[in-house]
Amino acid sequence: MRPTKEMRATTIGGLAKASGVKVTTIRYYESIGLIDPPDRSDGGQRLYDKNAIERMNFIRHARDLGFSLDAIRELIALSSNRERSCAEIDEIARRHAADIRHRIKRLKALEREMERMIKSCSVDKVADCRVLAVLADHTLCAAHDHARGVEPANIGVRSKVTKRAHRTRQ
Amino acid sequence: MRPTKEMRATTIGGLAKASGVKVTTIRYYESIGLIDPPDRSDGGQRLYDKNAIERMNFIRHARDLGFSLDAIRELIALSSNRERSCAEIDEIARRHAADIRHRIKRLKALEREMERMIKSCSVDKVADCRVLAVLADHTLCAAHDHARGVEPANIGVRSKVTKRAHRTRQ
DNA sequence: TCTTGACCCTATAGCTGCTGTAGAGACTAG
DNA sequence: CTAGTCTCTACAGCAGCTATAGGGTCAAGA
Repeated sequence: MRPTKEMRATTIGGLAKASGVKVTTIRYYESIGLIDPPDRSDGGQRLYDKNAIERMNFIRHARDLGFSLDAIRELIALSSNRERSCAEIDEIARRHAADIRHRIKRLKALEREMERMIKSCSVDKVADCRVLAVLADHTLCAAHDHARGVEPANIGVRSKVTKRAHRTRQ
Repeated sequence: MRPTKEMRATTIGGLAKASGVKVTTIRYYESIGLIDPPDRSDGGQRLYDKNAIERMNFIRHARDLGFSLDAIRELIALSSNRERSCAEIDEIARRHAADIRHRIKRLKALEREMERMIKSCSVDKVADCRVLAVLADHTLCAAHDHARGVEPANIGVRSKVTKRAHRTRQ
């Protein structure tokens, strides 16, 4: 009889299937310290228990909702202290929601501008192309406030804490 | 008397001010072949003319509107043939607009989900935090279709052409 | 003429969040 | 025993820049 721990353990492929996170991504998460290194089999393969699957589902879902890895790191750290107020967790979620709203606003401004640009184009010769004209001359824009348009997906929820020194693990 | 070319030339810093694109970014654009290498001064400093400033403004504006560098590369290539139909340019713009609309839809779904999650949180102890509960359990979501949430900013308008082999120049 | 200070140069490494590859070893069903 | 599937590590690459180190250039003022 083997110990219970190993009896209900799964390999990295099983965890990948159970969570919908790819094998390589799981290894990546371990390499940056987002998840703890699991036990290994005699042959050196990673073995995950039920807890690990739950945590990976948590991570997957948070990623689906657009949280950055740093934000998720914070959420995990905060969640480990179950007696603490959840105000901080709430705050992270609120910041993220605000960030999403902000990005929607920006994208809507872009959408209007693009529509305007495309409508005015009469599919003529390049020399008269309105699209190029608008791109070349910012003052032809209706709204002048779309500067620094689309932010990368990771702006907003940023941890000042852990950062990443994990990459070179001994 | 120096030739006209040099008389109206500006350094990279001047171009940066005139276009709103950072000095380092301009050098980066050159390194990937997005702009041509300019003439140099005797001391080896880059000297840009009026054309370069116009082109940089075009690039800046297209970036502000969320076009990828590859899309911009295409636009520049297409625009150089002034007698050609501008249908292809139009097509790039349309694809980009569609991409923007798609991203807005996705972000709105996220926004709804985040709002729901935040509203249900009563700022209690972490142990009872609804935010964590929702993150941990996907089935608590109202809409189950927000999977693979926020795409990176560069999906959609993609060039099959030039790609980048420019990085190792000469 | 010399000096100061603002600008400019190259080269390289880093950022996020992964993905892809190579070359090897582990495990399992027949 | 073998074939096939999985897993291992290590590293390079993707977009679109930014930051840093360690130097050189240039124009104005003393």
